[in-house]
Amino acid sequence: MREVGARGPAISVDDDCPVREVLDRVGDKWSVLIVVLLGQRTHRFGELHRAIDGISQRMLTLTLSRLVRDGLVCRTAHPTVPPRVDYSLTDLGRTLLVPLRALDAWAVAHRDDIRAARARHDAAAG
Amino acid sequence: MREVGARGPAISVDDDCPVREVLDRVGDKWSVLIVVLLGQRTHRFGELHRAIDGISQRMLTLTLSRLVRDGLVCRTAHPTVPPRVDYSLTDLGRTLLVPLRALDAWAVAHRDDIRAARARHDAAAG
DNA sequence: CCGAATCCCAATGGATACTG
DNA sequence: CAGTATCCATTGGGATTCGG
Repeated sequence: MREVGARGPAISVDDDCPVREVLDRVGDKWSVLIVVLLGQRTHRFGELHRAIDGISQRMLTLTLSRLVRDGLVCRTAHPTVPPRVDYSLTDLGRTLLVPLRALDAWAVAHRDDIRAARARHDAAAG
Repeated sequence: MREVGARGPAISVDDDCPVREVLDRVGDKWSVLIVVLLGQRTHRFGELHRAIDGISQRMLTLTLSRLVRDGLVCRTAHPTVPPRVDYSLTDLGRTLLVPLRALDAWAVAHRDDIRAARARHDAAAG
């Protein structure tokens, strides 16, 4: 996060905030799932499509091309017929797995706390 | 992330995926900013409004109430006139700062890599 | 088999005006 | 000061169809 003074003159969120950039890339509906799957092994397009329940072909294509563009995922098209395209993590993509797993660990550790808080809140008010 | 077999029968993304839940809560446009600001110190509503450049009153209210509902943020209304409402992190919210900072560290460390990859990609194709 | 193109709907979020 | 309510533009993303 960009440095923010205690009574500083307002963060500019659009400007120059690294976390913002990461979340814009990885905070969407499918990117994390894909990165984690590719963290296990290389997958073909169709494998990913089958592995991720509920994703449309359009969103899989779109999300993959963004991840490739950002250098997190590597695309390898084999000039065969029928075509075969493999996706895997780049070195950069693999480094992202680390903080992603930290976030995951937090999620696993605290999901019950969140659910409890939510239940308490909803019971109190509505 | 829920366990995913190498050739397993498809992850159900909606079902029961902890990271999904976290990103659904914190992957929006403003939550992370607010959590980080409150990680520095307690803020009043208006302080947050001024501190976060570009946020609307509506989204600040909305995001705060979600964070309160999930037990990440604590709301304290003082019965004074004019009213004064303080927001701070709960213990749970403070634990979230840790993985958030890990993600931030990654973002800071690799934003140039991403930009370079993007530039390379855009130069090559369009 | 991979993926681009089009269409369409629902959700997100900004602007503004109003209330206790 | 701290919200709530209404309206509207933009975006995300699913379904489907077509192309290489």
